[in-house]
Amino acid sequence: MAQAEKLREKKRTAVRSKKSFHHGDLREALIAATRELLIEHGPDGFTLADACRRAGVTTAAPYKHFRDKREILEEIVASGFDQLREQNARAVAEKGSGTIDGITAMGISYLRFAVAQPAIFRLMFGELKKSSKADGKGEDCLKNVVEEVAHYCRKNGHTTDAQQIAVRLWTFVHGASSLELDGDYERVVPGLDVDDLIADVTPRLLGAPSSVRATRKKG
Amino acid sequence: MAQAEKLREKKRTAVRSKKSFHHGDLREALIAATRELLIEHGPDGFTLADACRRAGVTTAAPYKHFRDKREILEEIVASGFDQLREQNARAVAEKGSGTIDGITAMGISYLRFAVAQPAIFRLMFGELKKSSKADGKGEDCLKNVVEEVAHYCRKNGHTTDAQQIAVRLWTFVHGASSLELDGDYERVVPGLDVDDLIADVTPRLLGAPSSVRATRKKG
DNA sequence: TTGTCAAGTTAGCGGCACTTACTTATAAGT
DNA sequence: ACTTATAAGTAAGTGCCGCTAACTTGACAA
Repeated sequence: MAQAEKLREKKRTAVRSKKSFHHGDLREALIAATRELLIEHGPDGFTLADACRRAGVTTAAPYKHFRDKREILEEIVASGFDQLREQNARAVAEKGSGTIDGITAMGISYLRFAVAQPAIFRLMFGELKKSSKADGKGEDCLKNVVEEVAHYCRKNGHTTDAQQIAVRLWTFVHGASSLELDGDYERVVPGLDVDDLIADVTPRLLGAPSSVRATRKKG
Repeated sequence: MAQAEKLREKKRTAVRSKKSFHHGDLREALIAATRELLIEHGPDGFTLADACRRAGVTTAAPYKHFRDKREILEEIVASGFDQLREQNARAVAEKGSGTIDGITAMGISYLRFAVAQPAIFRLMFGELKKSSKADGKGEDCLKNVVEEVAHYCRKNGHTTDAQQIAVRLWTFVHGASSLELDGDYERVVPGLDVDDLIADVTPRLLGAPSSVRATRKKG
């Protein structure tokens, strides 16, 4: 195991000749191909065999690097959580940490991620039993929200439990993302502006005074 | 087409002899078997071939009744919406129509449905392209919520748009159901009481005064 | 130079969704 | 009551999938 890791490292840093070794770094190539296919077709539209074709190897090759199909997906789920966390952090930093606008921006960022990469989003939160690695990364995402909310509470002298509020926000934003993603809003309430929905509800769940709420919308 | 419908009708109402015809009513038998399998295994764990085995026919038989696998699932999705709507209506009637408790009960009923039949819930709101039939039934579900909220608003002299509030409630409850269903709460905030979560947030999204909110919890 | 072993290959298994062509049993017409 | 048209089954087969086993190849180290 450790040897495999070492070897791979060497190959990656080595000069990548025009037609290197057997493949070069099939592991990463397969992950990349899988990610592409997940984005192009849905989470069920993807097949391991497709990824192999794209990487230019036979369908037996992946099993030198992954135990099964699931293990490739897990890798993508884990990096998905990283991406989501970073994207959220960027969004909140832009609008100001510890502010309602900042927290709202985090929610909209979550929505953006879901809509941009629906298949990966579904895998991240869906039925796929996640690895402990992905588990930790998912937890990190929520922790960031909790911290943001705590920051906001301290700044505004609120005494409410930040974790509780963070869970409320997560729940709402996740619901909005799921419904938008699956086209359920479109079917049932066409024309709904989901950004506005999140912007309207975030202050309510934060327990912000209505005066703040009233001015929020034209932010 | 219409002939087939007629014929089936006759068979259903006819005396069901001990070993009727080729199968009796394979159509319904397949739907039932599919539903069972969806409940036992996940939405992906189910195979058409499994359903055939359970119904005691060959794997080619279903194609006399359904165009493809999707068409069976659509049937289940449609009846799922019926079940959800009825269950919600029962819940709200029990706690009192037009009251916060009633609306909260609807939300918890939604959650119950999702947790009790996760695979069917995922199909209903998930990636499966729904038939126009299921579309209408999904819309009906939300309409009931809108009506309940409107009822509440009239009763309490609120002027807010009932549809807007209904969408907020739907979004939150759907998010809570999804996260609970997929085990995401358990991974990230273990021990969370989702019923309480819904009961806490519902009045907030209804725009209920905080005095009402304060007394709500021990309802 | 040569031996080792990771990382490819080929070939094949069982299972799936779905199709085609054939068979059977019933309901309808005379 | 006998025939007949046809709905509703079966058998057999296609191509694709995930995955395995047994082999070959080739980079690197002794």
